[in-house]
Amino acid sequence: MTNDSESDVDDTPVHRYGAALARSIEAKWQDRWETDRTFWTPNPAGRLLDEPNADRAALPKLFVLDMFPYPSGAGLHVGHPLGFIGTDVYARFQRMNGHNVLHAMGMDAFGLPAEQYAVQTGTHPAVTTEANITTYRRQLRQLGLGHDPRRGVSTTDVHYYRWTQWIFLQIFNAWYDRSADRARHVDELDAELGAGTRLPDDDGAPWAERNALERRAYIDSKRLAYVGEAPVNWCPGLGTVLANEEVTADGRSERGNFPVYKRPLKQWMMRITEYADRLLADLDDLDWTESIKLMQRNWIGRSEGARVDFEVVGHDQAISVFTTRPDTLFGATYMVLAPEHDLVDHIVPNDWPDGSDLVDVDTGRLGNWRGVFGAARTPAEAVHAYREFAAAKSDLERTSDSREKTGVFTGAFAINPTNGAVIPIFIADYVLMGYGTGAIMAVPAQDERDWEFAEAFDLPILRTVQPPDGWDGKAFAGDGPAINSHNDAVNLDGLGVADAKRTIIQWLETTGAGEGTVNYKLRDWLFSRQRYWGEPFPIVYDEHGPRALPESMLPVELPEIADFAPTTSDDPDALPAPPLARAEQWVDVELDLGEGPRVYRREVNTMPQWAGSCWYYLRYLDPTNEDAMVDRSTEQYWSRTPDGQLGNGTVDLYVGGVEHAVLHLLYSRFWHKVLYDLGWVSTPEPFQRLYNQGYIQAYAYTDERGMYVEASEVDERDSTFWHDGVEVKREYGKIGKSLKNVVTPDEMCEDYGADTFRMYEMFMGPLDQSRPWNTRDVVGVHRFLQRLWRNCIDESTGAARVSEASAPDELRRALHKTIDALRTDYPALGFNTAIARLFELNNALTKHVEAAGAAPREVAEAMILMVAPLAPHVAEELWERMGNHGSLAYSSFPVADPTLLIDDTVEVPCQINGKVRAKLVVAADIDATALEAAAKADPKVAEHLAGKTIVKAIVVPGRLVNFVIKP
RNA sequence: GCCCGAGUGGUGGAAUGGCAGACACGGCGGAUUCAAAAUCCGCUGCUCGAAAGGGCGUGUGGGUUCGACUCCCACCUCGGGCACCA
Repeated sequence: MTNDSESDVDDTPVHRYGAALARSIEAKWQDRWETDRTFWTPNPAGRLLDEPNADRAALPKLFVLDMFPYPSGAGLHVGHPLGFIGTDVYARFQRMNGHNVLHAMGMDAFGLPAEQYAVQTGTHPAVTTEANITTYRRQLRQLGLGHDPRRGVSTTDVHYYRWTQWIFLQIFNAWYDRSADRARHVDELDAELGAGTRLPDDDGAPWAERNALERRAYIDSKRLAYVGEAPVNWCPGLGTVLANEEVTADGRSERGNFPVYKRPLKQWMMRITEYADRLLADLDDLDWTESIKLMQRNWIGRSEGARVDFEVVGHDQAISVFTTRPDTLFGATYMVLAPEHDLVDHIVPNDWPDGSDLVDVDTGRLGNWRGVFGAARTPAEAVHAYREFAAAKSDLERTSDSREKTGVFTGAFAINPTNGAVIPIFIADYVLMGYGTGAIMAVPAQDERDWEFAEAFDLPILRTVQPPDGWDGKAFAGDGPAINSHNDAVNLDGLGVADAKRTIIQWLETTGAGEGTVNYKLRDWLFSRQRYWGEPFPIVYDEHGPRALPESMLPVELPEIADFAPTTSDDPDALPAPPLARAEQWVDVELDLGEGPRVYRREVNTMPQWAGSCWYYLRYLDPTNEDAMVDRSTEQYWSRTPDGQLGNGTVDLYVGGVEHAVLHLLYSRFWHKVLYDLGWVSTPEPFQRLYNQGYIQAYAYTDERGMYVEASEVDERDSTFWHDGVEVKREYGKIGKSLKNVVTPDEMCEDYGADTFRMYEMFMGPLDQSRPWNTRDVVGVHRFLQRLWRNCIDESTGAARVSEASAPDELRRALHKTIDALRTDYPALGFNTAIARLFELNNALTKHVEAAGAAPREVAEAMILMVAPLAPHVAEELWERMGNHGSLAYSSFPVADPTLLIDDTVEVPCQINGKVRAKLVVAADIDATALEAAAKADPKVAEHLAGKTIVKAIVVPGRLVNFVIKP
């Protein structure tokens, strides 16, 4: 439809607040903030102590942080900036509330997509990354976020990753002193070993008798960053190995959904397990949601129990198991090792045992034990066949195979230390090598899995906990008195589970058959990736192993190479091939590491994307420091609480998505604790208050073929949806190209302005909840800003229209109640209700302006200051037009007059039997007696009470009256 | 399977023991307009009633209480996390 009539008259007032005016105001103030350095946040000393805000360093600090974004090629959609706007509103409020607020935004710019794009197009990842960062910065700038532009570091910047490498060196050069329960420099370990004040704990020769290589191997084995050969998650589809945290429950890569295989490979590991206890315990002092704490607790997976050693018949090596139920030890009727357990090959006998003295040959039990694999002539063959069977199963099959128990008898036997019972040893894939010792004692009577296995293999079941009456007969894992659990030295019978555990652990420790222990699910962090676009390790190899480069040789810059692609494959047996290995000129390097110039080979793996994001918040504090990761006194300033004490966590408020619950947040806490132990930072935790913003999703529409149609072209008619004359079905999902439902901040800024967009995102609902985007609703907040503008500005002249007359009492009271509400809502991030309060006040102000012709200055100015955190551009403009000079960014937030918060009269509901029948207007300070009398005097109430008996009268002054009556 | 979280009008949501549905969208009616709306005003939970007024109502069923969206128990549905973790 075109409208080409020449006679069209646009009678919209010239100075009405619409999209065009909003855009011009926003551009003006964004430029002004930039040239005036409005959001340059001063450090107390040293670098970044600049005018114009230098004196603010004397104020209490507040460190507000967003999880920094990965700048993807697609740019931002409306879902991305939700948290960024939230922190900006909070930061702007706190600036007006007397804090020196640090708020900045960097870029987490290493990562796979740029590398994959590079592979497809031949563009260098650095070029792609820079272009994407430019787009992101432009998109973020137009939102009017009050970031300090000097602090927005990029992880790909060599001035940044030089310090990522430096931190790696700190970790590499540290070991965990369990007696002191903290990390220390390995030089101290070396010194103590040399002085004999500490003894090596590896059963090797005395320290003095070891040669230099042996000593080096020992020290290397203690480092917090080490090269380990362990079964790792190898993802040939991505051409790289992955951390446990990056693999989904069904055995696929979180990114790309490729199959992942366990393969023993030599890789860099970080000894995060040494911090398991502290990572767990220190959660208690953090202001995080319980659900995130719970996810971390579950991931760390601490469980208390015991290690028990079982002698193997005919061998001198014992099998150690971990159990959380040592109280059931008497009921252990067989053992199971993980198929890949080291001891399996040692204990497997040459031939199947002669079963005559061990089992009842008539029942054929030994045959059952052998299972389907036992047809093999020898145990070794059976074990081999089973291992092949188990290894061929992917993790997905292993979990989806309805958990049917499979396994094979090894032909070997162990001895139950409590009663000397000779029990068979199996291998089965329901025992995992990666947890505990990779071996279990099986107690079918009290463990469901063991019960299932025992049934399948016809193994004996001995109850050692009395199940309750009426128990249906399967494994009983609950509490109850111990039975069948005594020998000459210890008697558990009759004890409850907890007491029985305590007693048996004591016995185990006395006899040396075991000890109480704690076990964790958490594994060491696999830290190397076979990728190009990541931080190179500051490591070279000599013929004996890894050597750290000295700090003076940092940074180790990424070399230029022709082909960035990781070598990907469908073949699970393909080997990792790091792209950096192709940089032959770079790999072999002549260095003097103290023994004269020699040729070394560089580490060709790179660090995972998590490395750069582990510590970026620290670099925000001192981004230009070339001498240190962060200056100590600067770090301490930003770590102090308002009362001057060093805080528990450096960042006061951290906002980001819940998807980082165990990945980034665990790794980052770990690095921070290492840096804390080594004296580089002064708080034990990085993030004091964590807030998880929800997600914005959007409707998507499919036609009759199930194809997505462009969501912006769909019309709604009476709850049905139409695209191009065809009815379509509405769905709901992630914003993205594939669902054809992308809405960008750029469109919103174009159509309504950034202030409207910001405010709409904050008004949609509580910040921590997910909700659907609905462009139709945006107009509501736009109208609000338009009315606010009209209340302050003459739409025909553009001049301010305020009166110096004082506001009427009712309006003034409404103002102060709003101030009071906002001072509660803003710190609590309750922006949706804050906005509702502002709407109400503005509606009241509008009524007044309609009647009186102008807004009283006291109301208008307070209103502008209160709106400023949410809609800063229009607030600045109004503030200026009202005759104020300079930015309002640091103006004081209005303070409510407490005397105006209390009304003279209040409306009190009066209920009869819990139903509201009347509303009484009474003096606010009326007492109960008078209130009850007033209620009875109300004609409506009197009518209901007439002829009835009042059984009870509940009178709550100022709240309500309730009469309980009967006929 | 286990562990968390959430279910309120047509829609987003408000109210954390005391008037359910603030605020906003949409809808309806009116003003303005040749016509419009990113303008202004009014109404808008469902239901019975001409009205006055009444009844019902926060996933379902029970309970505690003078009073429950709110607290307790059981269940249903949806979302998230973990998943043979000994």
